[in-house]
Amino acid sequence: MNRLTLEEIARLSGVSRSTVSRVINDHPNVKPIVRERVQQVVQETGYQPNQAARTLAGRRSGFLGLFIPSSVKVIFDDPYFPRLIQGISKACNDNDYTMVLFVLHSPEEEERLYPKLVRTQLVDGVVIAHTQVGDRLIPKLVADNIPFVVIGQPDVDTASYVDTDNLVGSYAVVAHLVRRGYKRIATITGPMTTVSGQNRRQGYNKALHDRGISIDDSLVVEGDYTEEGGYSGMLTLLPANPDAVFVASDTMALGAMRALRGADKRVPADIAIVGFDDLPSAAITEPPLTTVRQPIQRAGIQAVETLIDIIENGPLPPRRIIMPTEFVIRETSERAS
Amino acid sequence: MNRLTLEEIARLSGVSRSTVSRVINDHPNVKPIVRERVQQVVQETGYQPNQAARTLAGRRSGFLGLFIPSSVKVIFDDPYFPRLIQGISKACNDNDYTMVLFVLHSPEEEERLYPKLVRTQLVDGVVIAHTQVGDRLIPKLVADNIPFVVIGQPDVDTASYVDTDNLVGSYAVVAHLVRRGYKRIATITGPMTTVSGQNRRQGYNKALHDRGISIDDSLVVEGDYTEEGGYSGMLTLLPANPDAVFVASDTMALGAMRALRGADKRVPADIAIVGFDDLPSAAITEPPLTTVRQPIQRAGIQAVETLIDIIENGPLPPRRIIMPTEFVIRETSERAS
DNA sequence: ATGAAAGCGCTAACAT
DNA sequence: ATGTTAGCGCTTTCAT
Repeated sequence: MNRLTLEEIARLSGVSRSTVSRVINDHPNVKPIVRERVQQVVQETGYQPNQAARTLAGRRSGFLGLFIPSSVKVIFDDPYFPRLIQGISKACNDNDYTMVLFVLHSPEEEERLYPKLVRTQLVDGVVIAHTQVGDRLIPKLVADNIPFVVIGQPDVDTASYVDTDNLVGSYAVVAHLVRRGYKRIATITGPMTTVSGQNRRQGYNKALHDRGISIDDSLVVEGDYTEEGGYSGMLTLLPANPDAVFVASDTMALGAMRALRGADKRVPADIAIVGFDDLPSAAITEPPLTTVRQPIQRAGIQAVETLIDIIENGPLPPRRIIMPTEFVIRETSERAS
Repeated sequence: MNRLTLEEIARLSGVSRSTVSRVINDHPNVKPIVRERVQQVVQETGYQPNQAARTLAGRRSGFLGLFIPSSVKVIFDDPYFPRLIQGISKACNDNDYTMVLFVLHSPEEEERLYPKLVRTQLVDGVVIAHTQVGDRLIPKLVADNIPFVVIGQPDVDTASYVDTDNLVGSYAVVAHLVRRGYKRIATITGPMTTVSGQNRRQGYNKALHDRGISIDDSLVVEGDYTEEGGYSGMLTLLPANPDAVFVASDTMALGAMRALRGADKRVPADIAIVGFDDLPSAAITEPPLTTVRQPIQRAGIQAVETLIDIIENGPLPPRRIIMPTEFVIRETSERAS
């Protein structure tokens, strides 16, 4: 184990502790020759400053928290999170921060761990993954004056966030379906307790509205972003006889397609399906799924960079970043016309 | 933000810093009445000890690292990691540790971040996710005297690890296929650079051998745990005319089934398929996939508990924990007989 | 059972 | 440009 201290390095390079500290922290006012000599010693010894001591003496810890509320559990079984985590970890690594992961498994745990997150002063800031509407977390963070960025638009408008362009993404889907001549375009929405669910629904509404098509309530059913939800949503929709369904997530689209197989409906001949997310599995469904790609990984990177900006330059004004989506046309939306 | 200190709490409760410290750390030798009074104050104020100061003064940091080597990237797109992380985070939360996540995106990054992990003394121990054969990481951890536990059996036998019972799991699959009367049982293995790949292959070999069936090399093809790998593996296998294939991961099984659809082979009528992992998607393939369930989440929990044991009681002897698997028979292995 | 006091290894203000 | 010094907030002997 490492037992080297600043003091030791100072002795070995024949300077004082402070000088070594300056070299390590890239402060000016060190003679180049001296700087080089110290760096030499650091190199040779493999010295690494003790993180706890730094944190205690300085102000920053070098830790960024990723906070995953318990309400997110639903989503945890799909590849969304690995990707988000990849983006976040990449950005942390590149910016010399270390990522602390708080996965909360229940509201009680959330309650219990929150003080640990905040009050022990162990993170410089935190990225919040997908809050529900009405989440009490964000106001708390504001009150505690912790720098934070939310992934996915929250329901408070003072918070900084990074979101994908759900509105435009879903609008494009429905516009395309209309253009392709589908007449009874249904949707299985995300949960209305999420802003993303609301926004994707709104894109659906707006696209129809802009084309003078009125919303038929029997063609709209609320889902929950799970495969099972997509399955039962499709079952609910079937009697209304849709000829196309915009499903607000790929995972649900998988469920919807399963329901369709059970009902002996062919995709896209009898009914078109479009998803949202572009999960890896979307490319390998039978037939391949038309969907909306969102740059999850880049959103993670963006969130970290934004957070660092806030940490270093203050929270005002709130940063609002919308990542563009990409409409990926495969086969489930393309019936022979 | 929190600016409460031990000193402050001491003042408020009319005792000394040391006494408060004792109360907080559950040390004996505090009069019950005093203890209660202090706890009262801590409650009311919402005081939380500063983590950095604790780490610096004491010996432990309360952080556990989860280290994900860059070689793991392949796996990161399937639901394996979310589950592992869920298990690990649960165990951390329950044992009052905080989880630090190191996701390495390249060997260079691995090299660069390793010292940060170890030398800054910021973690009390580390869980290593799935090393490749010949990984240099484990020897380094040993040399640096860092408590660690590996998920998945490593290729060094002095390390503590938690693994699923790959041998028994795959043995059960092949034994079942033989029992069901399949004659030309093939396998798409995992990468031979992983111990899990080797072990699953070995289970296949042993099951056939025990039944006096010799291995036909044209029925064995090496995969890489990706969907694409399963697809091309199946294509390679087809000319050898297997009537059943044990595919060493569900993700590859998905690819294999896709290849089969392309070749107009029916599952299981023409060819049986069995996977390994029991991912959520296994239950909703067409038809549902027979597979081997491994308790990933529990493995994560087990790993953390083992790590804590090592931290507190020393690394000797190496702990080796094998988690049982469960054979899940669905439809892809059950042709009408 | 409690308090006083000495660090833990670093940063940063201050002095030179 | 460099060194001296005073903490950061806690744990942990050592006294009492």
